[in-house]
Amino acid sequence: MPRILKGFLIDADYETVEGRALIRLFLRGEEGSFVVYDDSFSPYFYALPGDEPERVKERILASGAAEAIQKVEIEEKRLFGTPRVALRITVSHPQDVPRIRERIRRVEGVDLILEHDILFVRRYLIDRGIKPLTWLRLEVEERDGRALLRGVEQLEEEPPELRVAAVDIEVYNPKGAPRSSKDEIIMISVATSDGVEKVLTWREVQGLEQVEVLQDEKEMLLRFAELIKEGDYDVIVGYNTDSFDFPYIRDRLKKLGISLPLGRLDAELEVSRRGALPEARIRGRAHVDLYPIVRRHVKLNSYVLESVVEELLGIKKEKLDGERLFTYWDEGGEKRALLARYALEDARVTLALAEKFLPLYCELSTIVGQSLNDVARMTSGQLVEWLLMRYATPRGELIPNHPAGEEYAARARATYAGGYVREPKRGLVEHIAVFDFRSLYPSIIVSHNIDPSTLIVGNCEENRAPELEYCFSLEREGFIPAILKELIRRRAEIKRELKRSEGDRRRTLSFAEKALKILANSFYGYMGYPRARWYRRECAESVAAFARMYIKQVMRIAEEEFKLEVVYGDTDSLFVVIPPEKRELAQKFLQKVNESMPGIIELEFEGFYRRGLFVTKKRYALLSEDGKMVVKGLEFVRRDWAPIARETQKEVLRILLEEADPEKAARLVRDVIERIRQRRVSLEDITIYTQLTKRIKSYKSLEPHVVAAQKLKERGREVAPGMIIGYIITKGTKGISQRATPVEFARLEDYDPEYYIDNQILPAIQRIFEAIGYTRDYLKEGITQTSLSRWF
DNA sequence: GATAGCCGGGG
DNA sequence: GTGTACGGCTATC
Repeated sequence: MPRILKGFLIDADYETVEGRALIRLFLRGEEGSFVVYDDSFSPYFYALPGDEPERVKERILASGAAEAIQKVEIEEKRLFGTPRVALRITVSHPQDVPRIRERIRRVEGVDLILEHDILFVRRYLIDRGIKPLTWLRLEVEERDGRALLRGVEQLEEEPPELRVAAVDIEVYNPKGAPRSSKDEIIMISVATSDGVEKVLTWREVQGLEQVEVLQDEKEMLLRFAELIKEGDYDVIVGYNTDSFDFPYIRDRLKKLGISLPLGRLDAELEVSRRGALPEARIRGRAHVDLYPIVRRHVKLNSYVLESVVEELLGIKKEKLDGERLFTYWDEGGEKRALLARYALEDARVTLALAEKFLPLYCELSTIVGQSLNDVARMTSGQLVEWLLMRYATPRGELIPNHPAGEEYAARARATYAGGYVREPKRGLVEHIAVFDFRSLYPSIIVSHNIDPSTLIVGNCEENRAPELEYCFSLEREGFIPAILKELIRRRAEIKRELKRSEGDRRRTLSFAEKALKILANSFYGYMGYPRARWYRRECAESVAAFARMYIKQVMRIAEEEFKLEVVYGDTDSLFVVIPPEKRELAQKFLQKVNESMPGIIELEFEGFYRRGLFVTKKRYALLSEDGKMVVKGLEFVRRDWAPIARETQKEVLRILLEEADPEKAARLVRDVIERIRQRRVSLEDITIYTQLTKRIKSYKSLEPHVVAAQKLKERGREVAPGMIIGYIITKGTKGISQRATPVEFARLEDYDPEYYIDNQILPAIQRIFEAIGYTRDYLKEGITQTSLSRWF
């Protein structure tokens, strides 16, 4: 008797039953999670015959490969748009593919093997058109105690709240770095979306209600798995859990001789390799490591959890000295309680980070059509590729192979010209209007139909890339432009719907919109990405060439037709001078430009700015109408600059932009220089922080922070890789490095004023002042030069 | 300046 | 598991 179930698809995998692969769909229902099985899907790949497909088919069936082959079918497909006859070879089990593929490769008349490396479950999701993190209506039949899938339908309903658990472990580390063969896990902290907060441990901890003390490490680990099972969590998140927490847990389990049913259907924790990095898999749930995700989305100097949460969530969190964590455990009492609180705080902030990034990755998972677990580990190029693969199959397009060996090496060596950057008018500029092209690169791909299948090399005129011998046929819409057009259309539709939505719906839509934007903007990079299946250097090169043509064309219209002064422009943006009384020119200019633009390419007005300071290409600062400073390329936010240098630079920019008073800015600099000389600064103002990335001995060249670390060690301090070393440069005749002193031992009277003036303050502001015609000597000494060129 | 080699996060 | 990262920085020529 068939039954109808409704479930939200979380994860999928397969198990082998009687030699056949059985797909398992893990779903969240309205009342808890459940599993549906599908036995109707078999692995397959393609062989391309040179000609005479019938005869090649016979040879394949006569070859030694025949035993594992279920069937060979002749299909009409396309490869890069060109019709090709392909032999679809169906086998019994995914693991048959590598073996059978190698046999068939050697069969006479087989030119190429395709689609031979597409993981079974991913292939299943593509071919069945099933999208993760959507509601499915499933028709199932009970067989051997399993719900077997007989029919499936995608539903358009609002997603449920996912159940999320954030996890963090603390380990004993008497030797600094923990050794998983010896050092026990001492705490496991968990914070979940349904409000559970726990610190599991196996020694007494005072004064923290969330603590649960177990008998030993083994009992603690088992309790952890029980907690996950009880809460039936869909997503397990952590920070660097792929590389640290779960591999460590795996090692301890091996040591203790137990297994840990962390997954659904009591699946064990598995740690495998994904490229050079490990990947921890918890079947039936999504395991999302937020560390690589944060790295992908935010540019920071450091990705230690403390700086990430401070930057992204505004939460100030204390970092315990990782090297000495074991002492907190050994000492007990207040110290151990502090460690437990630290552990819980880590789980809490990890959960908060998940709330920030998971919605985006859920949308990406649905759009790309692969599981959250997989999508969380994909780069933007891989996201684009899996999206293309999902579209290719129903369109009859064969999926090209990844490049191998020399092919890849040759692609990686190839370079081509990128965007056009106009040399800025250096110095201060009043009344700036900024325009930019909306999604220029995606628009070019669509408008010029840029695709491997439409590329014509040499001897062509129509739709030719500027300065290049490449044209793109307009006869048939290319595969990539067609998909990109669809993404752009959906994004525009969502943007319209966003305007009339609110609450949860609005939140979902805004993340879907963001996901589509990320994907659309990745297509250009994808075509030039050497590992791409649909790589075509000529296409990426042409997109960049068209972009240069358009931005130059717009600059020409501004200068020649509107007599506007163009002060800067980079790739897809344009900065012109428009005084307040002539603001209506902006709209006229926009209209004129857009009349001349083909397809969906469109210039947009970005905003008016009161003033700008242009230093060099890619280095400038703007002051918006509401008084906000926008700084590009100039920020010395790096911690390896002394705070006094960063602050002086910021203040100089502020004075120049807000008051347009270079003399005042110069006075400020001379003031700071004077203060440094007279030692009217604090130690904190002049402390430079650099991370010690390896052991002192492994450094060949002695950089200042390494010398400072050496001095720390000489005076009995523990020093280990990962520490942030704070140091100041003291007076003396030796090199700078030798004069680096740990801030812990430094006194204000020791520092070298000339170092801070010449190597910190002046470099940070020199370029800015040079842009307005001030020399270094003038700033430093106040030397008046009659010939001094001024800033107008 | 080019290129090879190393490193990240975690405790 | 139908598989095997990546981009940025430093060292060194």
